[in-house]
Amino acid sequence: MSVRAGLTTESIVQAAIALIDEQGPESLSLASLASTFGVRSPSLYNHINGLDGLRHRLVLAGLRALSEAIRASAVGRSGFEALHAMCHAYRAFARQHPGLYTMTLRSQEQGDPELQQAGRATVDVVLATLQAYNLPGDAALHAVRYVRSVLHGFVLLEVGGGFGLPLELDTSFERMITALDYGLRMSQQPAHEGATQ
Amino acid sequence: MSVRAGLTTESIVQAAIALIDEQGPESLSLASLASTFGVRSPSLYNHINGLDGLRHRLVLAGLRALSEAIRASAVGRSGFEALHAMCHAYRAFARQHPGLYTMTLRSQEQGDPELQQAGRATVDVVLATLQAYNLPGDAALHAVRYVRSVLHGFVLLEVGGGFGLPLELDTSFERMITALDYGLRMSQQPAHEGATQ
DNA sequence: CATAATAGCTAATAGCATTAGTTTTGTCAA
DNA sequence: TTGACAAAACTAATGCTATTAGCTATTATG
Repeated sequence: MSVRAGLTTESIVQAAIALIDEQGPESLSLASLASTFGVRSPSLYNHINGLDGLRHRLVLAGLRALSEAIRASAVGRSGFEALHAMCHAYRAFARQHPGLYTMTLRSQEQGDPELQQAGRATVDVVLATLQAYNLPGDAALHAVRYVRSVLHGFVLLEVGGGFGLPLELDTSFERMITALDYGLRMSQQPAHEGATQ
Repeated sequence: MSVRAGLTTESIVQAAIALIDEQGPESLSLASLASTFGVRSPSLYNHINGLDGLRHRLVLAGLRALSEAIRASAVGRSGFEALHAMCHAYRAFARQHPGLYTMTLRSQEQGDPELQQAGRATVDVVLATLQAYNLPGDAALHAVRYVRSVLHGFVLLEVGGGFGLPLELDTSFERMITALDYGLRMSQQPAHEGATQ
């Protein structure tokens, strides 16, 4: 008692990230969070806007950290090398922050402009990474969806234990990147029957 | 009062599926579920083993329904045609049951043998669908992971509103299947530098 | 040093899951 | 037809959660 605990919005967010990465997003509660600071849960309301406000901050922090991580991985590279580095950075982020990653990409919020901007930033990084593939028109945007789908799916299945088979994950991932590269180079070609519809 | 409500395990599970598909998995509660039956929440315990027991049943029901849906889509087809049909069936299931799909594939449980079997059944369906690609050895298993990643990622991003761009989703999906097909046919070839590690 | 802002507190409310124990209802055999 | 039993649904109670209101004490600022 007596001396103040020294809470800040930032310290609470950081503690929450640590908690969800260790115990999963479901076990995030103001009660458990407060106890790690040796504080009563209503005290947290001086710094965050309830549990929903905290979740919102976590989503934003996760989106920004992810897009920053993949941006950093691609600087100075291009083509397959850039794609390869970005994929590994993406996966590394999800493994390092399983709870944060899951919670971030699960978010369904649409209206918030900060979130929209953070999401667009991620798309832009992927778009820049794919520049060397010279994708015409909308093909580049479709390709971004393709890349995001592949990475998101793999990473979620890995982190969530969805891959049951006793088979090397690193190998699967590496092959997937190779296949991804093939698919992207195919999109450079003029057409493929059925590809426009 | 007076006359019995006629609850059964099955009717509760069905109502829960309807509820999570409409309102999302987070809003599943015994209280709201009970109220749709005009019943008090402790009454549900006569049929299900609490909220966790209900969730477990939902996961199992989701896994089975999904694997059944994609199995049905592939009968009588092979090669690209089978892959194409399976992908569409997968996406259709997720769109029809967004809450159930999300909850099912989010599950982290490992120990349960029923779940393991249901998961393996899904893998087997995909494996069978890919038969015509003649993938050698482990390549088939890696390919299953690839296919599942692509579908899981796309479908989750679509259902979760993760695709922000105003761009036709059907087109993106169709192109993705085409790219997937390319990647799988590539794996038939002997090797690609870096592909084995 | 006095005052204002604010961090953290206690108390109280409401909603949730869960358990224990009770009443009611439907069924089945005598 | 009736009596007994099993099961369905109930009430009451407990303990967890988030949240709000209002208080106290600490810190910074004039």
